[in-house]
Amino acid sequence: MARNSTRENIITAADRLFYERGFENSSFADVAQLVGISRGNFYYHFKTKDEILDAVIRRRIEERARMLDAWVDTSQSPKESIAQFIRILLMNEEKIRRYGCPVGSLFAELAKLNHPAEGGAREVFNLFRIWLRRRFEEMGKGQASDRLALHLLARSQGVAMLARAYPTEPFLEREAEELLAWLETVAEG
Amino acid sequence: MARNSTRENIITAADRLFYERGFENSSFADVAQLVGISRGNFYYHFKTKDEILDAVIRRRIEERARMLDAWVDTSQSPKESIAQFIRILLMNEEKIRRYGCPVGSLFAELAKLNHPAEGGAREVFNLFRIWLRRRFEEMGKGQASDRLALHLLARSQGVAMLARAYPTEPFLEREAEELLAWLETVAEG
DNA sequence: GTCTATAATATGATAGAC
DNA sequence: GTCTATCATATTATAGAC
Repeated sequence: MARNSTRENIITAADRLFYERGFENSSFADVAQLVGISRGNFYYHFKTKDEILDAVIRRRIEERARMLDAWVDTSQSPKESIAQFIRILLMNEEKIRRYGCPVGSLFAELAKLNHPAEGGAREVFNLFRIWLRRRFEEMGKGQASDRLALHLLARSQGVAMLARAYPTEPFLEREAEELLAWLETVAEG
Repeated sequence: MARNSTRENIITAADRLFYERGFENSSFADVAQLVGISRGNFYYHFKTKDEILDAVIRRRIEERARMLDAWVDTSQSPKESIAQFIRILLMNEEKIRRYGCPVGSLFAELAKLNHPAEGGAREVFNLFRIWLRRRFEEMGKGQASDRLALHLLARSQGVAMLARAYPTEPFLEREAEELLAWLETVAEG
């Protein structure tokens, strides 16, 4: 992976632009310019714009799956793994303030466009949902695990949205702390 | 207001389409067709597409300001007013599941487009923020009022996002109940 | 594999008749 | 106030040379 082939470079550039400017608002010309190739060369690697979108979504899923695996490997407990999830809000703070959550913003855009790839974007949510559910199950939360997973996902999405609306205020850090405190009460209860 | 003039009809149609399909994805042709006028007639009422967007945002702010005033008038307590705010998730459940929150989705789109009207879209958030802050102040929450207002706004946004991602699941009702329970604990604490 | 045209279409916007 | 052209531009996509 991360081969320096033109195809991989296209996916990397598209991934970035789709996040920073949105999918519809990113043209082939924009991506081609960022990669440093001509628009025509584009179509040798991808027949349609939707194919690039699919490739971007697949890569995002793969990257996040690896990240989630690593969190499980490096954490001492499921609670610590979930805390890692909450802390990505802080790790990506600057980007979230500027562009929101990449998962939520792409899904929201594709859903509004009624785009065929909406399902693929939802899969990224699913990845986190299922991973979080497993961690809560390991914490002994049983039937409540899925509810807790969705709750935490929703809280994170809301924090990202408001952090973008009020990027200069210390809102994101405060809410991340509240989420970590919430995690403690869940662990105790 | 709600005059049946062509101008008002255009704003109404644009408001709906911007919500259901997004701003960029709604063309003049789409709006004109919904209103039942020609594309050319359009430019007699609005010189640019951005002017329509501004008019839509202004109307949304006015409508919501009236709604918030009405909630204060019909509620017995500030807590009851805030509960009304939470219940709009349930009142608009079907639309939220299909199109998300109109406030959040328009703001997110304009922010990603780096559109000049992003500030106007943020004003809708501000309207709710300030209103909620006042209610919490009336509940005696003092300096914590703004933090509580932003927290509730973020929670609502997150619920709307996940409700759109999982529209067939009973997620929204459950989270609305949790928010009402949260409001009780805030009132007691 | 990469390039330079070029086609085909959609869209925001304008001009002018009625 | 509303209409029918029409323009100008951007964008996805294709054809074919190198």
